[in-house]
Amino acid sequence: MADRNAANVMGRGESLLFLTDDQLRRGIEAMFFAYRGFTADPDRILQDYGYGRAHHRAIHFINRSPGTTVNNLLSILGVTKQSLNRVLRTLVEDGLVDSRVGTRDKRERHLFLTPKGAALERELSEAQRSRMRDAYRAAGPEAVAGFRTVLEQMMNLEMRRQYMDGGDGAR
Amino acid sequence: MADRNAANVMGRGESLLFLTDDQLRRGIEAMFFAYRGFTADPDRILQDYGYGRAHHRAIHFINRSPGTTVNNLLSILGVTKQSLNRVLRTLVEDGLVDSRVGTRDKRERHLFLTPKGAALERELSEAQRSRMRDAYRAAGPEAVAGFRTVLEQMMNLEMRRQYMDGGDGAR
DNA sequence: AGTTTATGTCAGCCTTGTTGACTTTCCAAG
DNA sequence: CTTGGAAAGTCAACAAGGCTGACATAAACT
Repeated sequence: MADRNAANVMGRGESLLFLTDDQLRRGIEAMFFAYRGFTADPDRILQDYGYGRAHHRAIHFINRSPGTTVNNLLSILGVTKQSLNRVLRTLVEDGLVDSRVGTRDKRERHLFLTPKGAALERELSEAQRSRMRDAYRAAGPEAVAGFRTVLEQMMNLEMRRQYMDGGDGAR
Repeated sequence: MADRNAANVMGRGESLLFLTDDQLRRGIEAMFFAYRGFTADPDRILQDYGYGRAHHRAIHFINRSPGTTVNNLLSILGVTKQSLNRVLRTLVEDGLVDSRVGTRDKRERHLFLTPKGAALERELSEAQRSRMRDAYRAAGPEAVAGFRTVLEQMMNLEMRRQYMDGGDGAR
């Protein structure tokens, strides 16, 4: 019974794919190393500026959604406002992020990257894109399509979880 | 020129795949959320034991390579011996890890999981496998094959980097 | 005998997460 | 117009888990 520990993963009835626990274990390990590699370049760049990953995350999501509020960011990142505030404060002080009082609701702060902030964002994301392109190139286009599909699924599972049991955003 | 920012990823001449910077950005984001989801279940479990991710990593790699030495673990994990030692000490004290003096080289300590440690390892990895199976099931077998290919590539790129510029393992 | 290696340990620092308590601002319902 | 509560910010204190530097010990190597 070599299939004692097999995970039966099947598509829409078309075909079958058996993955043993050991194959899954290698996938788990690959995730660990891949993610580490994935953050390595930005980490090095950030060090020159005296920033950490927390700053990177804030910069990334402000770039993605310019004008987002602090509360928005809070629920996306899943950290406490105290943690985020510490990071945001330094970014504003250093002139990378612009925090504008809301016009409709003046309690809210809308966050934007300054040109300086946008420049750092480009530097960081270009490093990650470059690494991702390298992996994509080596794997080939079909593998890339599958990779993106699975990753989207993993992301969706996570977003659902976040929404279900902790979207309070104001701990 | 919609392709101004396109990354041309091509296979072995078979087909072409253009990925814009925006598509790559979504991939980057998916990595972030996927990894977070990926560590969420273990993190919850570990909390009950008073452990963190560092303990999980040690347990994982000791399980993968029973009898591995401290130095081995150090170079795999890429942390300082002080950091690893703190974690290892508690695991040994709590009876999850067995540290045996080497027979050939008595300076070395060979690390093994005790039954108790192996039990926790199973609990942790089962949570991760389960989540991975969910994503695989939702994505379908063809996507899974591609996913594994790309992830292996990303891992390989990382292992190569680690070997090149910092495999000193004794900071 | 002297050096290098493997490991462990002490002390102290940094980042980034946490909780709890408190204030200020200000929208909106009563 | 007052007041409740949401949004934002601040202070203090703490923990995990990274880091550096210094030092100790035993074993192995030369």
